[in-house]
Amino acid sequence: MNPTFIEAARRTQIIDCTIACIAELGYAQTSFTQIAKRAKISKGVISYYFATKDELMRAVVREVLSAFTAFVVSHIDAEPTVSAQLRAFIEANLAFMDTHRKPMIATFDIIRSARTEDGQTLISSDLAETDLTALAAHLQRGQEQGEFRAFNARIMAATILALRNELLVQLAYKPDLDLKAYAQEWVILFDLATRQSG
Amino acid sequence: MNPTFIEAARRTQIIDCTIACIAELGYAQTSFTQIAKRAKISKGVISYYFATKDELMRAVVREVLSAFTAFVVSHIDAEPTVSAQLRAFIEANLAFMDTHRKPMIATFDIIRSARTEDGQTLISSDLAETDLTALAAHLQRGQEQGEFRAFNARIMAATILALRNELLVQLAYKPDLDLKAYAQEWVILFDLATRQSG
DNA sequence: TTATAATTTGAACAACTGACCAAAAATTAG
DNA sequence: CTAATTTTTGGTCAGTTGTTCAAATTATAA
Repeated sequence: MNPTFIEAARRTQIIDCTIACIAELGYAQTSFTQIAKRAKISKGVISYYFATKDELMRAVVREVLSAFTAFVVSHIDAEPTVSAQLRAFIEANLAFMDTHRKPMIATFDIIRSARTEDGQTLISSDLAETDLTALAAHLQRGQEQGEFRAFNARIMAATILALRNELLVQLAYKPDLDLKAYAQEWVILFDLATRQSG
Repeated sequence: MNPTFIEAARRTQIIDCTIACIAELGYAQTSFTQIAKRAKISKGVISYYFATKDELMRAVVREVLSAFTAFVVSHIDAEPTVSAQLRAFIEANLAFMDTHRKPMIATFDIIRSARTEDGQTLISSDLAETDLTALAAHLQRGQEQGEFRAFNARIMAATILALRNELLVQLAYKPDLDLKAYAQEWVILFDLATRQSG
């Protein structure tokens, strides 16, 4: 059976309020009580549509990340050279973060903070590992094609992703951060840091 | 009156167990019950030596950060040129992190996660702001002396500190991270990214 | 309309938190 | 030794958490 109209509306409402809560209060301070108050519903409703808190958080991550990766991938695929793709990766990441601040802040806070009751991270770290491996492979291709100098591709990839992640953390408590300025600087920075000099 | 021998011993014991707990379970999962179990004492003892949980956390941060900054500053001051100081800053940061993994993981987790009951960060963000301003001023001096190219000094400083912070997050769940390899790559990376080309 | 199903409420639940405290125990001082 | 002080225990307290549930309400269908 397809989800009811009410069910679809409630699920998106709850997800939106969860995002707002996490972006403003942080994951640790975000409870069903807080979300319900914001959505002006009884907190029983949340449990009615999401079996557990973990499932709600997974739904948030799934929704935001699918749009995010689609955006970034489309921008990378439009570029011809590997160095242009690196530039596009940085710019696309920060552009999406700029226009989807709260969803991105919330999503990466969930990924970082949420734990199952046995202490494991709620969102599998395979996801980050996949991103890391893919970006490292990209960089390595640039090295083989002579566009990039000889660096440790895996560490360089981890460095780029780490910066992206940390920027989201700072964005949470520095709302007036100029992401466009960061994008400009980082594009130059990683061009200088990766390109083949001779 | 000076603190008793017992008091001094208990305080360091409790601080050490708190560090171990946070480094292994994360700040969110660290409770008085957990710390007390690890120290094999009643949890009332913790409250006896630390008025509040916040005070305990502040004590941890104070202890670790004083040693950390002393280490880094001494290494910077030993270098003659600004570019050598930048290199020393990166190397000293990662070297201390490498030899003091758990205390550093715990400290930065507290700084990032701990909140007072009104939602403010427990550790004043002035501290990070001071570091940021100081590093930016250093970089700017390098620009004025012609060692560095023209970049946004504040963003470059924030970038370096962000990388340092994010590495500590990753260290928490990737115990076999090769910090020496990161130090090598980052020294080269930021040399290429900052130096005056002509 | 009536009957059926979907939705919402608000209270209760067990588990946990940090803080608090009186009594017991251990240590130190005279 | 005794007396005073410090330290520790173990329990209680009020508060919060996610989850469950019967009852009330609302929507849907026949």
